[in-house]
Amino acid sequence: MDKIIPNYCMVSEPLEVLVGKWKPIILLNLLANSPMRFTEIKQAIPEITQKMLTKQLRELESHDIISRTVYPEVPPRVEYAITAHGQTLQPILDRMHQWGLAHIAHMEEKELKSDLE
Amino acid sequence: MDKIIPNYCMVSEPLEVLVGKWKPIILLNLLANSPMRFTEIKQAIPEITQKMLTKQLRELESHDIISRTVYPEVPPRVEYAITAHGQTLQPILDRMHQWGLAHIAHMEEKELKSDLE
DNA sequence: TCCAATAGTATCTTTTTGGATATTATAGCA
DNA sequence: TGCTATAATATCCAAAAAGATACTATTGGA
Repeated sequence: MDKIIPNYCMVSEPLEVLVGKWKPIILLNLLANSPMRFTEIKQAIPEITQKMLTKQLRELESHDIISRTVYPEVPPRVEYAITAHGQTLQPILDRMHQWGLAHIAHMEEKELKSDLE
Repeated sequence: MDKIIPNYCMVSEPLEVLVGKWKPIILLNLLANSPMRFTEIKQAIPEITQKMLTKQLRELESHDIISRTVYPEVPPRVEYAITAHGQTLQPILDRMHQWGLAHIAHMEEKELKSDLE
């Protein structure tokens, strides 16, 4: 593949979509299990506050990564699901996960070596 | 590939390495052209402040993505280069760039469609 | 003696993120 | 009447990231 020219680089786009303390974990939940209700996601990620969850969901929605469906019932039901466009993130997330594992191993090995000196 | 289990997910690792307003652009410069002196990088990214550049470089260095070599001269000369480990980020960055392009196209198309309604 | 060049620090302020807590609308039900 | 459940908002506050600006050490040369 051609080298990415620094001045015409779209790497920042996926970063914008993925950055936020909770977005990757929300996404991975929805990729593994769509649709999910608000409360289900909240239960899957107990440490997140309601405000943060709402905010992150709205941001993901604005990038067309997830969809939001409101059922006009009482009490309200709202379901979130990964969109077709959101699914295209899967290979990137997989690669990132792989690299993450390799990175951890690399840093541990380095640590070990520097301890021996 | 197996699905990433949300609770054992290393996606946050590359994000930690890449996040920072200037890191991707610094990295892409060094991937395209290593080594570079501090001032060269500064010139390639004129909007960055000296403080920010130093900080981001130190962070990348701490993850063993780039190396820093000081030449004991006056005036000082410091060269930054991508490491072998840093090179392993290239395929991820390429994919992210590709996805970024597709994402922009997707959002534009969506915009267009919603304008017609 | 004083200046230029390089790669930084130090300090302070602003902006962006994240978080804690309280409040809301609604219909059915005891 | 007052309570429950759901998916939110509204306020206020704290912490982290980013940015502006000024300062520093060094030494060869004018």
